[in-house]
Amino acid sequence: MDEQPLTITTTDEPRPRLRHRGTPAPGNRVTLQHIAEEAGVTISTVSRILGNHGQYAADTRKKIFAIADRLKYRPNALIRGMQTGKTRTAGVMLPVDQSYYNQVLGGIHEALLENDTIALLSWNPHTHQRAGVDTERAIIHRMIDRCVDGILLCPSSERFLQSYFDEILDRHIPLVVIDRELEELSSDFVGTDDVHGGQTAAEYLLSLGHRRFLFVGDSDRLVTSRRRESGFRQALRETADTACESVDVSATGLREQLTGQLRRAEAPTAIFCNNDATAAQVAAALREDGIRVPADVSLVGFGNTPGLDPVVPLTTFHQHPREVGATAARLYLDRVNGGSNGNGSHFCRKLIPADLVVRASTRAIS
Amino acid sequence: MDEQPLTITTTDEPRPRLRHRGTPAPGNRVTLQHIAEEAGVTISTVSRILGNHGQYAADTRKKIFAIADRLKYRPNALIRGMQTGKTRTAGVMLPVDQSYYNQVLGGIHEALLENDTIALLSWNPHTHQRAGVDTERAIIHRMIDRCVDGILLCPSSERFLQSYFDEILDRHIPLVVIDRELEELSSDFVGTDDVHGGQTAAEYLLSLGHRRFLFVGDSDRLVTSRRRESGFRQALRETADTACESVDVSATGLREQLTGQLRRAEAPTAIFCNNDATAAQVAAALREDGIRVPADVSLVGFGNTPGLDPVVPLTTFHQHPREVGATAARLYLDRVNGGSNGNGSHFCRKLIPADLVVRASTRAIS
DNA sequence: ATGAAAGCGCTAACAT
DNA sequence: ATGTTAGCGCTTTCAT
Repeated sequence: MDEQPLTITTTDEPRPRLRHRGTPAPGNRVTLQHIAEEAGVTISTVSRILGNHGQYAADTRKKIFAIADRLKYRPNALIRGMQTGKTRTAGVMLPVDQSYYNQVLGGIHEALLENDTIALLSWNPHTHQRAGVDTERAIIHRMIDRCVDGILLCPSSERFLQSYFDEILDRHIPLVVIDRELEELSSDFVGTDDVHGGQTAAEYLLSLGHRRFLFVGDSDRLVTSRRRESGFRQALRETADTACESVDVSATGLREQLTGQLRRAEAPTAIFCNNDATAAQVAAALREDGIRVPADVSLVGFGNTPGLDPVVPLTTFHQHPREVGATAARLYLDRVNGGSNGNGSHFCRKLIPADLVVRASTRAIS
Repeated sequence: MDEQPLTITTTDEPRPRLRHRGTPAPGNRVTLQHIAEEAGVTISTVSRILGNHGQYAADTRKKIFAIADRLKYRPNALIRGMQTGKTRTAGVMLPVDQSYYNQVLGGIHEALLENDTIALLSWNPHTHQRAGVDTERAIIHRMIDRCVDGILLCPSSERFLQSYFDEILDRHIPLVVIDRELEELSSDFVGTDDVHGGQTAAEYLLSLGHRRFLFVGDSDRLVTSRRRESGFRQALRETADTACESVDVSATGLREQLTGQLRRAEAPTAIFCNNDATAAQVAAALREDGIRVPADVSLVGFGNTPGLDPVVPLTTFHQHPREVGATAARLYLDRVNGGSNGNGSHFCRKLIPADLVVRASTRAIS
């Protein structure tokens, strides 16, 4: 033992509170430490070999891999995420329980999987009510807390998005918005080409000889409705002698309004709805009042939504949710992996066209 | 200052490589450190106050909360997870793209949300092919890496589950299996009460006067088919003079086999299928051979699967996927939060009954 | 009621 | 080609 006559060093080291770091207790996580000890090297060596950094002796490599394999080592993604700033986890929030969004999710999932990324998923309540916005914000917080690399979401309404939009942007978290776009665009966006859909609807109905129209939708609250209506009206403007009235689905007395419109002189001969659900409502209301589709009036929906019963097979637009999802995921991956669209560049806006599906609810003016 | 004449302490401290830890750079994550500095206290204080541990002066608390709020502090769940061993994240793997599993997911999601837990979701390929098992294992690894508190899953097939089952169990990760049960039960399980469903099918058909039956399914590969068949046969055994043959859907020459069975003397008068998809196949095959349902033979399916076209409205069993999901999630939460079902206790097995839905594909023996 | 410090498992910068 | 060390942000003893 060394004498230390002059410097009074009390050698009662505080007994280390380190837990024993040898072979892992069965059921406890195997760490780089365990592998390193078994191999007689340091953790850095193990870390680098398993992570494929730097040059290493072939036999060292082999040894390390063998041990890792035998011990069934799995890297701790929490720590790694901390360390590297990348968790390879994407926050995904979509409206609940709709076939459409399940398909969007399918598209997202597939694209993410190929890039070794996994989704932290939450449905949002898909309600316009007050409580909804808090729920959505809470979901976003959960994702932020978990350090997702980025977020893909379709908000219940654009207003909701506005309320937590900044929380995402301020943290520089890449965001891809799906379907419901904020008017002042400051994020990537993927959705259906609603304007074009509206135009196509108009062109199709014009080609059947219709000239007087009615749009039924929810343009006050939904951008999609707004866009479909605007495309529709745009196309009408290019033909002379056309007219188009509007009715709000969510208005009270929808049925009376419809009947009022359709019973008057110079009544509309075709109705374009913001979506199939609206079309189904309209169809039901019309039937109650003895107005026949398509004999008395043609009806066009949007979405090709299954399971709705619109009285008569509905002419509508088929959307491509899988492609919407896949496109969104690709945009996401570009951002997150700082590829061509990486950080600095401008926001992307991708519109997937919808296809007109002609069924029995429309017919030519006689 | 103390003099230290005898001990030569070289004071050229290696310049600290610490990055500056003051106010966070805009867009960088706010940490406890930032709050602590602003408040003039230590991180421990902040940590304890925000975490609601220990007693603190009211004004200290108020100050800390105010700063956290203003800075929009969000805890880093990665670190917290590391530290506490709980991530409040559940791994969920379900078969892709089916309305049934979307509803299961809905049930799971809702129950988890109430417990402030979020799902790391992956669909599995839902194929019986070789590649499938590797994909599934990879998905499970991703979840393990991310330190999920537990896993809820429905494997593509029981065999797949076997191949990675131990990886989960050895790590003591709570596991709830959905729908496809391993024969030697060593995890929690939630599914439909298939045996009981089979019994009910038999009882119903017996009550219609049928005595000779055919079961069409995939009992070699699916437990659910096995169980439904076994319940069916069990119930038959309790009535005299009953007989039941079996045919494998996945066999080649299904149509020939069916026709063979149904054209012979003492032919079956009713067919019970392992699920609606099978029933649809059977119905199609029968029609090709001019055998009418239900005039010549009654047909019962399982699942009440929408979108299938079984020629004639199918008598089947309605399952309750949302409840399956919700039950699974509750089991999961019990395990993970070490409640009444916590660690030590035995595995749970919950069966949700399916309801017979009588439609036009069955009728009484004349 | 508050502070100091250890330690979680890993990566990356800096030696050698 | 490999070792040493700092540091990620947080929780949790242990001290005061």
